[in-house]
Amino acid sequence: MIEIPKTYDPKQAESEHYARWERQGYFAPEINRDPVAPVYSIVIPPPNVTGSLHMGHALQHTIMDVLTRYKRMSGYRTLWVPGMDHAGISTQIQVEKQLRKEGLTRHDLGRERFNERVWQWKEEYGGQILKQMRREGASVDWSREHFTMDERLSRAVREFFVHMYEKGWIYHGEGMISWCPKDQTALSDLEVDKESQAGHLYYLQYPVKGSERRVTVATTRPETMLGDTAVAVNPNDERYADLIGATIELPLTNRLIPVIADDFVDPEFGTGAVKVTPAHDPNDYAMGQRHNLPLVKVIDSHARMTAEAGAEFEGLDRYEAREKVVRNFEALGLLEKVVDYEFSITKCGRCRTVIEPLISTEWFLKQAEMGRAPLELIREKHEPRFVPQVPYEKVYTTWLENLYDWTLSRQLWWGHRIPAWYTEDGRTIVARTEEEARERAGTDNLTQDPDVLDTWFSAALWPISTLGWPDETEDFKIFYPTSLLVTARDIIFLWVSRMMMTGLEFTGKKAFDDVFITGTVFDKHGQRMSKSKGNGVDPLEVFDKYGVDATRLTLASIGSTDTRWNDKQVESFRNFANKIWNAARFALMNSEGGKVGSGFEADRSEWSLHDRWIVSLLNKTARDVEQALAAYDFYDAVQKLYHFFWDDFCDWYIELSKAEVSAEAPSPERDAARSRLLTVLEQALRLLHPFMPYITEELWQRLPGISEEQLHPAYKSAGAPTVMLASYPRPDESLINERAESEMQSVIDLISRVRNIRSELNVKPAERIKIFVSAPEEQTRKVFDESTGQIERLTRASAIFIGNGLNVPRASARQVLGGGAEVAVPLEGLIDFAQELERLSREREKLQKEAAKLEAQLSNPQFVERAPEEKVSEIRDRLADIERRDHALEQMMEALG
RNA sequence: GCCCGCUUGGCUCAGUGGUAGAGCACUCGCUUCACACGCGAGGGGUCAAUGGUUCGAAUCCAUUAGCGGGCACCA
Repeated sequence: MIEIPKTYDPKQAESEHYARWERQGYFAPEINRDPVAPVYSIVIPPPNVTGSLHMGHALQHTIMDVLTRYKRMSGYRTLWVPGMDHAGISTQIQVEKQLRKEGLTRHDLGRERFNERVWQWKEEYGGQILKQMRREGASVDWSREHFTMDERLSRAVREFFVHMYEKGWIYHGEGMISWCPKDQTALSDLEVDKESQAGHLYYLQYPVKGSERRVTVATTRPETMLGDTAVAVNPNDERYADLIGATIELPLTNRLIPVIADDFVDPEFGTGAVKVTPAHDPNDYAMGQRHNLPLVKVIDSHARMTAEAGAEFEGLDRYEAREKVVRNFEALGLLEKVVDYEFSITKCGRCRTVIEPLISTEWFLKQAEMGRAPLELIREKHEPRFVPQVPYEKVYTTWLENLYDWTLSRQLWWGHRIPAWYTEDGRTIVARTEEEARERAGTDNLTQDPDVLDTWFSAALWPISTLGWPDETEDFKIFYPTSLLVTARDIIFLWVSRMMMTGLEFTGKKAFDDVFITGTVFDKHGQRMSKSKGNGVDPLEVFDKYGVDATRLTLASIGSTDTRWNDKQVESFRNFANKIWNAARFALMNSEGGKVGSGFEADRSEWSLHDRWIVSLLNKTARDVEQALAAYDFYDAVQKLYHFFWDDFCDWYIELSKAEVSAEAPSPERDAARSRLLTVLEQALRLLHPFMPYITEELWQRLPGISEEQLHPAYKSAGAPTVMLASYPRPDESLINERAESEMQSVIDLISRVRNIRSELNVKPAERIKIFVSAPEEQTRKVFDESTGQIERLTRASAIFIGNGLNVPRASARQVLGGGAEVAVPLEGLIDFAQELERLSREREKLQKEAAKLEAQLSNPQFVERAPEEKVSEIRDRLADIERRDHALEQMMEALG
């Protein structure tokens, strides 16, 4: 007898199997020996090298791993590519922090040594998350791990840049950018966040030259008035019509600025007159270009006032300057009023510092050009397919319809250096290598652009670069386009859309067929989990507490739904794992003489009812799971597996098979029953494996009779048998048996009704009862007859009498079954008649309520006329059945009372 | 301001035109020889509100309320 512990210990299984799978190369697509196998590939959203695992990752990884394992077991040549992102700013800041502890700054080291230091940091501390992924059970191919700063991927980045430059879609020029005064770098619009903030709106009066008149403008940033180069009004605004073309004497400066007319100005807002600061506001910049206004830069890259702001202000912080400007206006009697005002403020997505819009010379990419192909594809073919389609397809499409230039350059040291060199005579050479640049420049005297590229620039290439692009590698040919991308919704613009752009630009093919957007996991109060709030739930702690498999089931169930995290859910899946463990424990304790795979060889007609029944349900479950996974409905897949295993297999099949399986004496029948139990269990473990890799492997290995036989043909001779290479059970329609299901159901109903009587009437558990069953249909009687042993055991009955219209002792508790059958349990003075009468009358009340509903429906001529006939007759049948039951109950009450 | 989504039992969530579901929690009974992380039996919801379409609405449409998301504006 094989004995295993009573309680499943996840840690033990988790510590063993992953290392073996990895060592044996099971994660690599090469394990598949089928030359014509279909291909399934996913690239992981590369986590930051600085990152550690959070619930969002765990959710994404679970989804990807479930599908990868499912496809692998289904015989696909499966590749899941892991890797990391160099995460420019984050990483640089992390290393600078470390340097600061040594009393150093990056400038003390210089660029080259600093970068060496970052690499060193990466080797020592980076990639925490990759170790954590192993714990998750993620079946990624570690032999294909990539890092965005690797030489090969860097080459791809340069290729991308040069290609786009030559095409004219990347340019170097002056533009309005978002500048972070703390991180000292330009940012793209996607790397800044808007936050609403309570502040003030200042109404400033500007004197009009040659008149007593003043124009009042409103601003939230008074300090920028020092850089004003115009006042704008709406051309149709009658209030200001006569002022257009007039000259303003800009206070606190001795500059004269014009009043201009521009449609941008909303006459309804503020005073209808707008101060224009082209150097420090994106809208004003655009207006400045339209009207050829000069740029007066009054704020520098440290958010301090420049010399151009005037001697009085030079060197002041922007907020000090703001106060001073306001004080000065007040002193001059030009401050009209200050009102409380809530407006939004733009902050650095990383450090939360308030962004300063600045004019700067940077590298830009014309995203509108690059976005055309993906826009056409989504509009015309709805590709890639977003799941859920609503709302993401639309969000993505709208984004592509409104593209603007992407600021590529970052004033950082860690990242891909921009492949542009400048000659002394001011030429710009963009080349793949410095040698090439020298050759083209005709001189060795070149200076490379000091800036690096936005981290998302290399990320945009991830699916093609990790597979080998720009080289025509085997991997690229086989695995591109990828099958699926799984990610969170907040990087649809930042990342997803850009991978589609590069994929289509360089290969003419979309980067992935489908995009699955996961839900967001909130804390129990509905708050987003975040480091700063400290409300995050650490997946590793959950793993420790409940096991990886239970956590994975929880996460898979979450899928694309926004959900508040709930430990109880994980706990219930932990219990499920324990249930699986104990079902297997039972099978193993009773496995002598039986073995997997030999259970159902006999003629099907010899299988007992519960065998035909469970095999039918097993195949339906395989079918349902297949369909659910095809639809990315992970919740449904988990539900189907959970209820099949627990309700059908454990609660009924194991109980029903006990008589044969745990018989004392060995016999061919016992061996066969044991084999059938083992076989169903083995198939169930395979079905569960993509979701619960550890416990399934742990148990599967122990089943008697496991061999290469169970492996998918593509993995025969792959090595030691492992459930992860077994073939995923496919539904066999010929084994789906509706008749067996309905017959078994009638037995289950009978047992449940009797148990209900026992429970409701407080019949002591030890008390043996007699059961009288009356069934008008011969087939039903036959089914009950063949199951008497089961029925007796599961209802703790001493005897069962089956007939048609049996004479039942007067003092009996009775229940009505389907098909006009009845069950009666003689009470023999065991219980209180009044109690039974009450129970029956409650039962009748329920039935009558339902009957009234159905009758009303049938007495509505509209319904009878217009509803489909099958619906009407269905209602009639149901009503008839209820009436039969009600009648039977009435008789029972008469008999008692 | 524009667009989108959500609102189902105490909690977390399924269900998208024809008998309201699950897990947890709750009640009752069980040391039944796989499992108390269990077994058996139960209770509990006018599906946010209003109006409409329909023979029939949790499900479709409209309006309202509350919550959430995206985009724009924010001088």
